[in-house]
Amino acid sequence: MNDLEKLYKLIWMSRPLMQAAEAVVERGLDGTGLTVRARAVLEVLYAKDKATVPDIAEKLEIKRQYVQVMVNETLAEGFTMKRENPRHKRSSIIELTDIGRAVIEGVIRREMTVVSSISAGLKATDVDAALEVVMTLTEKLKSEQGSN
Amino acid sequence: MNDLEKLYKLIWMSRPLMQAAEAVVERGLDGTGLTVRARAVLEVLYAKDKATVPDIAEKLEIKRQYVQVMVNETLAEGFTMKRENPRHKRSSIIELTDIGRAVIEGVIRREMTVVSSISAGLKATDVDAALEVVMTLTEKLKSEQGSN
DNA sequence: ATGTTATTGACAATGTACATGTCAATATGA
DNA sequence: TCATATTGACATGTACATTGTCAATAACAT
Repeated sequence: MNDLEKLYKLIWMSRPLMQAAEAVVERGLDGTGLTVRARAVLEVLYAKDKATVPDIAEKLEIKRQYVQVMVNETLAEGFTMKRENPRHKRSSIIELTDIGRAVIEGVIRREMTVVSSISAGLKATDVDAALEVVMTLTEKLKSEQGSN
Repeated sequence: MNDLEKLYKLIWMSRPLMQAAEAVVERGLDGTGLTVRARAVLEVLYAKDKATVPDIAEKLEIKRQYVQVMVNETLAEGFTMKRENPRHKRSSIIELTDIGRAVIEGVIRREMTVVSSISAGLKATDVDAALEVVMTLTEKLKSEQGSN
């Protein structure tokens, strides 16, 4: 297998990797009352502290209409709450409730445990290289798309 | 960012990478009459030369019922043909027609061109490491799932 | 301030890419 | 030869979205 074929294969491996990863995530959500999509919203809010629906959509790179649905779910379940937005009366700021924060922290902590057990046998320098390559690759593929 | 966080990030990068890759693939399919799912079938047949529907399903790791639909599409479009299976009267062997072979070869060739242009600036050793890590990761995540 | 354009929430319709369940025909193996 | 498995066909279900539209409100240029 030459260099180009390896790169080609690496790109195609992204799908099985993603599927395996999401299956594990899904299992980790059992008992939390979270769906995968709700988890994604909470994770963004956990990282950014607060955000409007359009902010979250941009971060997740999906349409705001769909994020709205997800956010409404988390609001209904008490994982998030609205706060008045001084910059826009209709577009309220969404933030985690204490419960939501505890839940997403727990989920991430458990995921980290899995990652930790998986990291055994992987060289840190290789992971470094892999992350670099994957990030570069993603960017280049995205720009490849926009360009032509 | 520590080692574990890098690994965590690498795993989550699989989704954007996959989406970017599939977007590029989809663009490369313009004018071929192929859908992404038909492309997947042809690719398997291109690699394995011939296969039954359940074979393809196993390779693609999706359910045979869905593969059946995809294969029927490619049959209808003349990209594949049935051949009698000496080992099973109901389950015929599927193989590429000349047209199907030409089409998938063209698609793969063009994809390779894109990959080639993207490979500039990536070190072969890094790509090697990335492929290794990603394959290992995928396996481990899959077994993580089955185990518990 | 006023008209114009953009943003946001809400909702409906649609699409994609699958999984699941079932049936009848046919194979396979004890 | 009887029980079990495999396969094709089809119907239905589901998760994760996109697209379009409307009304309310905001932001901005004139």
